[in-house]
This record gives sequence, structure tokens and C-alpha cells, in this order.
Amino acid sequence: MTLQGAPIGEAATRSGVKVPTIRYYELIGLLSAPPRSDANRRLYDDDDVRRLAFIRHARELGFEVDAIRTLLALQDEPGQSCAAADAVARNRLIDVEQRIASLTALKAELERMIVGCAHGRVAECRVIEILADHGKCVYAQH
Amino acid sequence: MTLQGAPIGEAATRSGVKVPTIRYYELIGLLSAPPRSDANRRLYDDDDVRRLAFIRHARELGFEVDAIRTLLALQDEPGQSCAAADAVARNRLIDVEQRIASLTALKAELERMIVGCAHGRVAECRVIEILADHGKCVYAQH
DNA sequence: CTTGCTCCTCTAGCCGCTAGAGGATGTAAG
DNA sequence: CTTACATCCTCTAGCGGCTAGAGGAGCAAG
Repeated sequence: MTLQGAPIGEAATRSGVKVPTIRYYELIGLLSAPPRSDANRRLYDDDDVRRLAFIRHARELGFEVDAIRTLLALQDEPGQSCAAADAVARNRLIDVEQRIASLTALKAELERMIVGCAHGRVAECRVIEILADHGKCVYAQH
Repeated sequence: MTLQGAPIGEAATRSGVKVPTIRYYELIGLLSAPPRSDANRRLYDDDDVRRLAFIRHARELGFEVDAIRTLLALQDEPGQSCAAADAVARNRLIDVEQRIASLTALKAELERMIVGCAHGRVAECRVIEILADHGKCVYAQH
């Protein structure tokens, strides 16, 4: 019997993770090294592809590689309590909420800058002026 | 007459930019190299400190170093039209708005995951399940 | 047999810093 | 005057999460 599995390019298109990124994930130990063909090519099975898609989805949702490591380890032990997965997701939610809050303050500041700009000379430009003097900011979170 | 100016540490505390970061800004040409004392130490004048504070504020507002380069160049020509500064700020605003939109979608997705989690076993964990299958996402922006 | 694609490994680069080694200088107290 | 300690200098390497490119081997089709 011959070894079977998809080559890395197919694993890439099926999972949506780029080829060099797959190799990178193997390098950092996020994905275990797959078997190789006799010509030394990586061979991925369906489970590998699923894992890659899982990783990609988690990355899209902004989870860090370390968090994904935890989630993947959990996924491999279906009998365990999912409290840990829950905690990871909750931490991510808190992070996202904080980012939204600070970006919203930023947005207001930028709008104020732009609206205040009379499109004249740099000397009286509101954008430059506010950047030069934090005291002119309304939202001090930054 | 002796050369005058503040040493880098004082420039750092006054501008709020850390010492190694100031040197880094000089390295990448964001801040021009200041004169040196006879013992080869950098000497910063008030204008340098103002420039550093400007840079810091712009970074806090999320402007990239290249955008700041543009803004600094503009600031040096007060007679010019401020249309360019306006454009830089508008681009930044668009970017911030896009980030807020995608983070808001993410937040909804994470909340849905967490609420759906019955705190049981990993096998029926909603968090893991959604991560494993993008099709279960409501918000497809990611 | 040749063309052109995929695959391999390895190294270096991206951004915006941050950390640390190893050494010279400055300042203040004993 | 010495000793201690802070501050400064340069240089190199590292962070996260990839991405790009060199240089070479293999594979499938015409």
C-alpha cells in the first residue's frame, strides 16, 4: 500500500490557509508534521485539513496563536469540561470590546479634526494643530 | 560658547517617547540626528521635543510612521495648503471605521459562541463547534 | 524531451519597537 | 580622590505572524 493524502497545495486551497503559512504552522508546532511521500512531500489527510480550517477561522476571529494552541488541545479531548474554551473566548471578547471602545474614541477625535479643518493653510490646520497638542483632544483615553 | 540642549533622557520624559524609541526614530529618519556634545551625547532642543510629542500623539492615534513622515513634512511648510494633512486624517478615519465595523461583527460572533455554550463537555461546546465550522457563523465578514 | 507547475529547504524581510550586552561618561557622596 | 550608580553610547537580536525570494528537485502533459 502507498501512502495517501493531499499535497500541501491542495490542503491550502481546501483549508484556505496559504502554503507558506501551513509550513510556518508546522515550524512553530501549531500543526504536527504530516507524513511524507517517498519524494519527501508532505501529505495531509482530512483531519489535517479540518485542523487548518479551524486555525484559520480562529485567526480570523483574532485569537492569538497561543490561544489557538489551547483550543486545539481542548478539541482533542472531547470528554473534558469546556470551561477552558469558554474562558479563552471570554478573554477574546473582553479584548475586542476594549479595542472597539478605544477605536470609537479615536474615531470621534479624527472626525473632530477633520470637521475643524477649514482647508486653508497648514499654519491654521486643525489636524496638525491637534496632533501637535494633546491638550486639544477631547477624548483622553489615548 | 558651549553646545546646549537636553540629553536624551530628559527629551524622553518631556516628550513621553522612550529613550530607545527616540534613537529608533533617528535611525529610520523620522527625526533628524541632533547635534552631539563633546562626549558624543545627543542634545535635543525644544523643537525636537515638540516634534517627538507630535510623533507620539500621532502614533497614539494610530497613524503609521509613513503617514507621520508626511504630516511632519507638512508641518514644516505652514504656508502650504493643508489638503494633504486632511487626506491623511481622512484615510486614517476610514481605516478606523472599517476596524470598528469588523470588530463589532466579531463581538457579536463571540457573544453568540459564549451564550450558546452550555458549560458541558468539549464535545458539545458551541465555542469549539463554531470555530471548527465557519458555516455556523452569522456574520460572514471575516 | 521539454515546458511549466508544484514542491522542497533555507534565509531574510516586514512593522514598530524592546531588550540586552558591553563599554564610556557624568554626578554626588564619603 | 575614590567609589558608586545613573545615564549615555553602539551594536545585535528578538517579538508576532507571517511573507518573499533564492536555488534546487520532482512530476505531469504535450
